[in-house]
Amino acid sequence: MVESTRGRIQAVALELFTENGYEKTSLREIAERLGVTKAALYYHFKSKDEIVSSFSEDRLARLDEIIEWAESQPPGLERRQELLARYADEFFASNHPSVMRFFEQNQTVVKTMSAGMGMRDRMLRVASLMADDVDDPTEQLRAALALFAVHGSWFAIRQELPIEERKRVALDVAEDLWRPRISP
Amino acid sequence: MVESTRGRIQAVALELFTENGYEKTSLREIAERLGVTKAALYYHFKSKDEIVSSFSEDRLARLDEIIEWAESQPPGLERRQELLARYADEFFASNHPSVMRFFEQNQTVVKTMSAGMGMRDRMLRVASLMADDVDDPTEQLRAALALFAVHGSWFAIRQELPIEERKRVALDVAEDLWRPRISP
DNA sequence: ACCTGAACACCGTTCAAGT
DNA sequence: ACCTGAACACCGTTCAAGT
Repeated sequence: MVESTRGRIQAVALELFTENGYEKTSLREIAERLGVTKAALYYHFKSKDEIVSSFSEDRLARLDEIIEWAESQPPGLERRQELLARYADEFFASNHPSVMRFFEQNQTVVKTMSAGMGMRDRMLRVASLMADDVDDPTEQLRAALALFAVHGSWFAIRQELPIEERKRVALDVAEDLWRPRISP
Repeated sequence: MVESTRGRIQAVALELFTENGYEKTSLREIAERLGVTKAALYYHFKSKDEIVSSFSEDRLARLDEIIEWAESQPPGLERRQELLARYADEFFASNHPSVMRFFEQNQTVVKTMSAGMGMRDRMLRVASLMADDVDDPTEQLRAALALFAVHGSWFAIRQELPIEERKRVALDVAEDLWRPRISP
């Protein structure tokens, strides 16, 4: 099975960027791992940024699909649940939350890079949909927490746990955020 | 009121590091803002890292105080509430969540820098105390979410809101995480 | 089409030297 | 004690040149 140089660059870059950080990873490092020169990378990509954009594209597209679907549904508990479930599926897709974890790790980059801003826009849109587009501060924060439950289930649980279980825990905790409480 | 060069370096660095990212901010930039040369910074600090350590120290010390206090208390709802309240006070201290926001923004740096690892350790300890040192995955995630409610109240609420109100919303939402629910 | 070698301006860091 | 100027190796990026 032969993989294109372009594909191999993307894979190695994603791994190193996520593990050691975007800025701390040099193109020399990536090139060396692939047995080519730094300059070779510039044949396949216009810039270091563009490597990130390239492996972010399909994830962004998938998020767009999820958002479009949610917008076509009537607001309410059911939409919130299904939206979060789809988001979690996407987050844990391909057995490792690779691209999503890259953005989580490289918050700084999100601010300046175009792909980062694209991801940020989507996250805010999902959060807003989770809050049923309501402006109440409490509901906005609750929506953000529900989203964060998915991300947090990846690193906030200390013991080894299969992905399916992590997803289950995340969705359970998130669902609780909207369940009515016994008044004090 | 004359401020020491050392202090001015710290202030400018904190601002730029938080706003534009640690890696994207060059020492030349900092030096220029202060009207000195790059090399002058090395008279006051051993390295770029050390600037971060220097302005992190008192925050870390304050977190240690909070952690020590919590460890002296019996576990339970009351401890969790008071612990989070103190954490929120610390987070919003000095009118701008400056140092805490730096660490939030520079996740990548947290992994490699010593000050970052110090902050990470404290956060995990607080999260663990919030979960009453219980190992149940659901409780661990809930504890992380409660902590995140404080951080999230800073950026997840779209409208302008005074700090006191943000804190209130954060603590309310966090408290809800442990309130018993009406069974389905 | 795919890649190299050499050059560019810029980065963090060091150090001898100045006051 | 406090700071400068010049140098170091390394970075992302460009480009003419090779196959």
